[in-house]
Amino acid sequence: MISSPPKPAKQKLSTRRRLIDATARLFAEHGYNGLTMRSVAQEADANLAAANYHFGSKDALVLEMLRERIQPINKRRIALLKEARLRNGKAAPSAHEIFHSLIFPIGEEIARSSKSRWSLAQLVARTFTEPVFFIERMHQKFFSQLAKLYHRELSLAFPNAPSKEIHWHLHLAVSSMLGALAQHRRLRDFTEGVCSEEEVGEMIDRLIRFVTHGFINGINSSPTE
Amino acid sequence: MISSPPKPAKQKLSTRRRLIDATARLFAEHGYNGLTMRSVAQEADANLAAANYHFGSKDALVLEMLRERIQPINKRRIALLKEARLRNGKAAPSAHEIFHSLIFPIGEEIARSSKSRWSLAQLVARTFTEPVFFIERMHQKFFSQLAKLYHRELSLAFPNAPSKEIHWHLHLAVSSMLGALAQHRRLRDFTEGVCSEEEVGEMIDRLIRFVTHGFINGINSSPTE
DNA sequence: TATTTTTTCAAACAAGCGTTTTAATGATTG
DNA sequence: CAATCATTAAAACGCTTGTTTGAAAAAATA
Repeated sequence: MISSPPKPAKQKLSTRRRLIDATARLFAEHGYNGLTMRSVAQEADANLAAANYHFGSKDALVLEMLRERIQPINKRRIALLKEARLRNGKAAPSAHEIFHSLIFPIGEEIARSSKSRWSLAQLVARTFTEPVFFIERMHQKFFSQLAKLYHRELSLAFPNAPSKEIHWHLHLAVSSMLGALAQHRRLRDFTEGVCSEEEVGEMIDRLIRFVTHGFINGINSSPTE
Repeated sequence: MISSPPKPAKQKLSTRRRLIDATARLFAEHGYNGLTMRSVAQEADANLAAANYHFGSKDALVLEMLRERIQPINKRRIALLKEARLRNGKAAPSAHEIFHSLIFPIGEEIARSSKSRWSLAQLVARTFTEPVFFIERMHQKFFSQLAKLYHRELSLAFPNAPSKEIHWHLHLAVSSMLGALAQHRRLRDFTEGVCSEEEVGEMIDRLIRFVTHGFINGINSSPTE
């Protein structure tokens, strides 16, 4: 009996929307176990029972939030990859283009969410480190096919590289991306105030270049089958 | 969780030691909020009150465990850096040597802990992503000076690079290292079984090369002041 | 050996958790 | 208007959490 008709509120956002947004913020900041239904209710300015009424359970609430946040990013990734293919005609997209399609959409979403911009970066990174089993499960469902897609694409770009090497270095590239997203909020402290967290574009561009070069040189300096 | 208590019935380790080791395993697997005093007591085959008796509180227990695990790694890092300096005489150590000194000690510790080898990798990575404030605080205390040390060393190796660029790419390198450590347990799934998690040395070597190349090319392809 | 100190143990504590219940409110429709 | 439905609200449920207690056991000291 979970009926959820989305109601467009003029002044105030719907309770359902406020709950999901609050969940995203608190999940990014405190993780699954640190997120409580009471904190969500308070952050969303809603009653404690509201989340259970609209979503059924804490797990379902978090899953719905993750699905809503992650799916558009993945769709954009695939779209950018297709654009790169068309742009190159018969030639395969370059490593830089491939990793651009992987990483850039996150920067776009971060730039879009004006409020607490970097919350999304932490959120994405946290979906990879959260130990709760159902998040791992959902995560694998979302990203296993994406991993296959990128492995195929990189195999075309590096036809002489052994498949295993592509697997290895794609894994390192993805891990680096996640690490950079997770650690970004510490950039200012880590660099003694020299680097600022605010420049979204700078961060994403540097990250794309970093993993692209790490990948290319890693592939080239490895046993060529 | 299938409990498999490592219990050499002959000579039992001290309760204090068993508690710390159990805390390390559970913290790595479930994070701070997912770690409970009762799970620690059970894993350590000790009474519930034992941890509070020996350490005072859950926070103090976790802090002591982290200090014990992380400090030797950092000491080894500094030692390897000194070795590299001596080896090169007047010339500065190479980027590869510098990042080797940063990453290799973790591989050593992982190889040393024969039981559940990769638990330590997760543990190290988790100290960077745990949102609990006192862990962040401790973490900053441990690593802020280390960051300064490596920034100085890299400035000598790349005398023409702007300080800000070194900050940026050192941050990316460290983040990549942490991401790779955190994600390593998913290597087999991510690569559809092609790559195995067991080869510690392989993983560390690839990671060192990856971040070294990412760093060098990032520095070189950035504005040279 | 007797005595003191350290460590273990079972039980209980208050507080916080996700969830459920029951009633009141608001909105929509006949 | 009355009636039906969706939503909100306050209170309570059973359970788990970190921590404390007081007595038993073990170890150390004399």
